Order: sequence, then structure tokens, then C-alpha cells
Amino acid sequence: MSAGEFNSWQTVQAEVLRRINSREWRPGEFIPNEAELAVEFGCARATVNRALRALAESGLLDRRRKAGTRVALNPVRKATLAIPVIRYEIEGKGQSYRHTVLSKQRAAPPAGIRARMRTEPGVKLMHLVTLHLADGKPYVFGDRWINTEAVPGIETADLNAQSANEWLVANIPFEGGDFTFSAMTAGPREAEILACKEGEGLFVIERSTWNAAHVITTVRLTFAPGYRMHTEI
Amino acid sequence: MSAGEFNSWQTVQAEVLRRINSREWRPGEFIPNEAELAVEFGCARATVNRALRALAESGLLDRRRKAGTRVALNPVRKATLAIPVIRYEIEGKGQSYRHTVLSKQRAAPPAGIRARMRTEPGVKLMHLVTLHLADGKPYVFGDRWINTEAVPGIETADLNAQSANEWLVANIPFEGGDFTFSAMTAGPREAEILACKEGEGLFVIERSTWNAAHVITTVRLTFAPGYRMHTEI
DNA sequence: CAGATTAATATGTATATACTTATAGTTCAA
DNA sequence: TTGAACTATAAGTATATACATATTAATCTG
Repeated sequence: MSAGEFNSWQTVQAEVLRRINSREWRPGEFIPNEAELAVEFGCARATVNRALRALAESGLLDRRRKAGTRVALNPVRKATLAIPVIRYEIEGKGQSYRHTVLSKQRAAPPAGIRARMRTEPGVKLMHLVTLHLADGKPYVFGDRWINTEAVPGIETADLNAQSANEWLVANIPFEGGDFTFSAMTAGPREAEILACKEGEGLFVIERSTWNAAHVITTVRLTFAPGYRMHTEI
Repeated sequence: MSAGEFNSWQTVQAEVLRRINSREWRPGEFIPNEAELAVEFGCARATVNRALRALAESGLLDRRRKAGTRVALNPVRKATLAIPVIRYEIEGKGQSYRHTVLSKQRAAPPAGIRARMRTEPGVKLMHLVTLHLADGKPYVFGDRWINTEAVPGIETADLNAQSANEWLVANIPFEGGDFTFSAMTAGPREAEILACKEGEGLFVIERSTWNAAHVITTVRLTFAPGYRMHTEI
């Protein structure tokens, strides 16, 4: 089985993939260690390491020091989906982009938001409701809370000129975020804002972003009917 | 600025991140090349390469040969979301899992499906409708088409014992897939199958998977109200 | 025999060196 | 002035070597 020459990490990766797919190496099974594979493939261990590391990152292999490398039992397929800035998404489709601020005020958030923002009771946040339009038609509206303490400069920013999301992306570095995707049924408010019928199913993204010290912002994006989010693996 | 010692790729990465976040290196701007950074950080070029490559993969840097490395202008944040096998997802919540096959037949698919499956007109596929239940309550139902030509053995598989998805994951290696997430409004059929009210908003995942030669399967998963898909970055 | 100690081992990482490859920029020719 | 040919450059990769680190397995103790 000393198959020819696999002297680039891509060819090594391809060969390992082939063996996994052909069940030569079965799920849960340990595969030979890096040193052995390097000899068999006629390449350096670092090359094997690169190939296996990439496969482990994509979820097909499980690796542990000393224990070794095994074919993943239940390969969790990971789709990486790009989170777009709404303006780019709309303009990318060749449509015109516009947004309007429906309301902007300082207020103490309801309990649910406060929990997500991890702020003390009574602390006021900036509450912003924005509608984004594609070719003049409602596309998505965002109900956003911003921790003004974590975001110096937001108070004086002109959020009519640049949407809060864009302003934040451009000005406030963040370290992590979480995303929830779901569906909701349009009520009177959504129907009015998005110019759709009450009772329609709407796609919803909830997103929080944070840095080391604070939760920066949490936003709920409710999309007009027909929105589709797409990704490939 | 010859800042101390950055002699592991993680510390190099952290320092580069710091400079990006602090705007020392601004979006769109070229950063010094690997060799220069290696000298400045007091480490090998390979170490810098590892750090920058990781940052490029996560979308914060743009790299091109000869041109160099620049800070990404619009950092596309990528969330990697794990595509779960439904049984694991349900059992992971501590609920009991059960599934039933509502219908299974060979049929020529409608045009939309045929386009996705890339089959010739008249070719019959396996059409499978399955309901998955959590603690006995409808959780999601799947409307699936399988290219039997691409999937040897599926005809004789007992899809009552093991769901089609699980059978496929365990038996048919695939190379790529695409995913679409959207919302729909429950019609009479969805309301009946999912035991929900007509007019409720439902979360929908459409997914196709393929290997080198064929589109293997395409499935539309319609979730009962309340479903939320979550991910972090 | 339970629990602590030690050894063995596979992956993880760092480094110097060398070569490859894509491509931006320049030069040259039609 | 366009475009083809060339060149210089920065990232990309491969390799040998060395050492670090996590973790299993074996061994030693009480």
C-alpha cells in the first residue's frame, strides 16, 4: 500500500480523505501516527501534520496528543456562513440601499435584553429601531440596543448617515458574537413596518457582539418575507 | 515599537489583532511583509506565516502573493454553524427521539427539484417524507429526494429503523453541500403534520449534498414553531 | 488495591533553509 | 497605445531538526 509519492499537504489530505471515504479507515478507528504516515507517503512529518490538522479543523478527524488521530465518529459538518453588512448585501444584488431611523432613545431595557447585555438594573442603553430598504422596499428592520458605556462616540455619531451596524463595525472592534436564527409570525407591528401581511412567516436573526469587557450591542433583525440566507460547504 | 518577544504563533496573532483593533494598522492598509514582521517579532517567518494565515482564514486579513497582506476592508464575519443530525440534536436536549416515514415512493421530481438534483427529465428518484418527533411531539419534517443511482443500497435500507439522513451520513461520503435558511408561513399541510396553527411562521432549512459525480440528495426541513438555530464566533 | 509517581509517546510547535508560485510592475515591441 | 514578455517580490510550501506538552500506560509505593 506504499502508494507512490504524496509530497504536498494537499495530496496527502486528498489521500487521507480517500481512505476515509473508501472505509479503508473506518469511523472511530485510529489511523497511523504522523511519523508512520510520513514514511509511507514519502514526505516530512510536518507535511502530514498540516494535512491532518486541516482535516481535524473541518471536523473529519479527532486528534489528541499521545492518544493519536482517529476518524471522527459523527462528522459534524460545519457550514461557515458569512454575516453580511446589510448595505453590501443589498448593493451586491444590484439594488439601491437606503435606511431610516424609526426611533432612537435612551431607555432601561426589558429584562430579556438586560440579561443579554449583562448590564445592571436601571442602567440605560441606547435603543434604536432602523428600517433598511432595497430599491425603496422594506428589506429588514433592526431593533437594536447599544451599551453606550462600551461604545465611546456613539452618542455623537450621525446614525442617519451611516447605519448603526456599519458605524459599529467600522469603529468598535469586537471579539466574539452569538447568533440565533429563527422564524416568527408577523404581527401588526411587523406587518406595518415591513409592508407585509399579518400572519406571514418572517426570518429573524438575533445577534450579540462583545469585546473583552462588555456586551457591545444586541440586535434583532426581522426580514421581509422571501428572505433567504445561503451558504455552501 | 520592537515589542519584546513574540515567539509563538498565538502571541504573534494576538499582537497583530491588537494592532488591527487599535487602528495602528487600518482597514485596507498593507501591513509589513512576513520577513519584516519576523525580524520585528524576533521569530521565524514560518511562525508569522502561521499567525497571518489563521487570521486570513477567519477573514480579518486579505493576502495575495507578491501583493502582500492587508487588513480586510469589510471584515466578513464568518460564523461556523454545525449541521446536526436531528437525532443527536434532540437527544442532546435530553428528549426522546422518534421518527416515522410518512411516505416513500419512486417518482419523477418536479422541475425545481430536478434542477437541484441535476437529473435528466423522466428520471425517477426516491421521494421520502419523514417526521421527526421529540418527546413524542412533532419537531421537524423532511421532504427529501434521493438520487438512487448515486446511492447504492438505499433501496434495500430499512429507513424506518434509521432515518434517511443518518443512513446517508453513515454510508455515503459527500464532498460538498449547500444550505439555505428561510422562513415560511404554515399552510394546511404543515399545520397538520407539525400540529401547529395555520399561518404560523416556520423555520426552514433546504440542503443539498453532492459528491464528485452526482447530487446525492436534497431535503427541505420544516421545523415546528419555536425552533432556534444557534451559533457563536 | 488505591493512589501517587514516572516513563513513554503522539501531537504540537518553533526554526533555518530552500525552493515554488502567483502576480504587480516594468520594460519592450508592434 | 495596446499588449506581450520579463522581472522582482511576497506569500506558499517542503524539510530536517529540535524541543514542548498533554496524556496514556506502566510502575512504584503505602
